[in-house]
Amino acid sequence: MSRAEQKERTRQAIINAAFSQLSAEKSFASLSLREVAREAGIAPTSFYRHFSDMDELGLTLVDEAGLMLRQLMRQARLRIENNGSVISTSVETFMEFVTENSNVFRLLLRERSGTSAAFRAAVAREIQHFSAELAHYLRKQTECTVEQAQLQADAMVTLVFHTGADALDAPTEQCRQLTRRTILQLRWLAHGAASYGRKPTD
Amino acid sequence: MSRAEQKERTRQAIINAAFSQLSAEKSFASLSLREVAREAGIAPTSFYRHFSDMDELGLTLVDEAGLMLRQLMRQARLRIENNGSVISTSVETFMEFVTENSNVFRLLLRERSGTSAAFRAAVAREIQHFSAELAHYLRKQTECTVEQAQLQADAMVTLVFHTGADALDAPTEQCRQLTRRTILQLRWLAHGAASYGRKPTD
DNA sequence: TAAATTAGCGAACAGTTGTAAGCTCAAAGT
DNA sequence: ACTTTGAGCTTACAACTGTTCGCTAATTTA
Repeated sequence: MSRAEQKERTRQAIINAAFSQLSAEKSFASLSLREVAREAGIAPTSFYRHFSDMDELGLTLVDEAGLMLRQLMRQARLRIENNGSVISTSVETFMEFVTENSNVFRLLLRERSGTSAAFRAAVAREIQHFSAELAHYLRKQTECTVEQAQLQADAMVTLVFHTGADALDAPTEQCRQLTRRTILQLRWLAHGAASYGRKPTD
Repeated sequence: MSRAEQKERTRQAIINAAFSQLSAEKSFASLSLREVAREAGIAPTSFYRHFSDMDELGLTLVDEAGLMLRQLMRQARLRIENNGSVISTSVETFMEFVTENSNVFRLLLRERSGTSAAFRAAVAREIQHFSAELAHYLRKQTECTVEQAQLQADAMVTLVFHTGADALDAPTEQCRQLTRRTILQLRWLAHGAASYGRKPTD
């Protein structure tokens, strides 16, 4: 096994160790370099051969999480083309992601409002990708300005994202209810956005 | 000065010390008992005369934050009665709260998805109060079922709450833009919720 | 083949943490 | 007036943290 290959291998071991230690009770901020190194099977000092900081590791984790989020979008797009309803498939796909990769989602959720400005910015970027793509989709389906589409998409993403947060603590049955409720909320939003401009009743 | 009076005084000193140490860079989880005690002007061990745990202190902080939130609601209600527009006054009042008591808001925001189930539950309760009250208000203005009003209120609170999170990192000008955008989002939501049932176009 | 590079290790250090034990001394209770 | 209570203190300890230094041993390069 080549040297670079081996290095990459333990690098991944560190990343995996960090991800596996994240949980409902343990945030990234509460991970210690030594604990991570222990689980990765290396000496504490060897950590520095791969990351200069825990922060650098953290940003790497956020990047990986963002990658998963983008894969999720691709999956959702496929489902939409085979199924039809944009809103319900999007929400359902997202909720599946949350329950299946809860620790990854927790990372994004927490660092979104965490103590590191760099982390917050990194997560915000990932979410904006998500939102921009949804806005593009909305634009094709509805006739509206770019700003309107983006604004609507932002609201939808916010709603879905933070309902996902509630789903983390909820049992599966309540989780399904959350999904149904969110779908209805998004439908209201879409309906309102479409008709609010056209007929200024208010 | 009576003894009980003095005790209450240092208890408040502890609480104030904790609040004052919270910031964009420091979450409650990263506070240490010793640091808090130092700022409160007492020995580390004296802390235990008032709280058995840092957790107990934390729950107290969340309660106080919830109190402020309720005062906020009362203030918003007054403004609405003198002004009229429920949505814009609510959003504006909330955004003022966020910028003026940013550390209090940050506490709620972070512990909402923090590592302690008790904290999460406590914050969720406070937010539910908020949402229930708004639902009551909506019910009086619009004719709709209790469930619909609650669902709409939940969506609104989620949107406002997490736009407040964005406002924390935004300069004042961008903050005003966020406010305008949120108001529009809520109007769409209200409009959609009102008309979605009545005319099943979708 | 000889030299250079480097992932990983062990030992050690200075700093911080939460918390236990026991003391003082002023207020409250009798 | 005497006793009890309890807030606050000092001292102490064991556990952990991040990080520096110098070494080994294996791979890569020349």
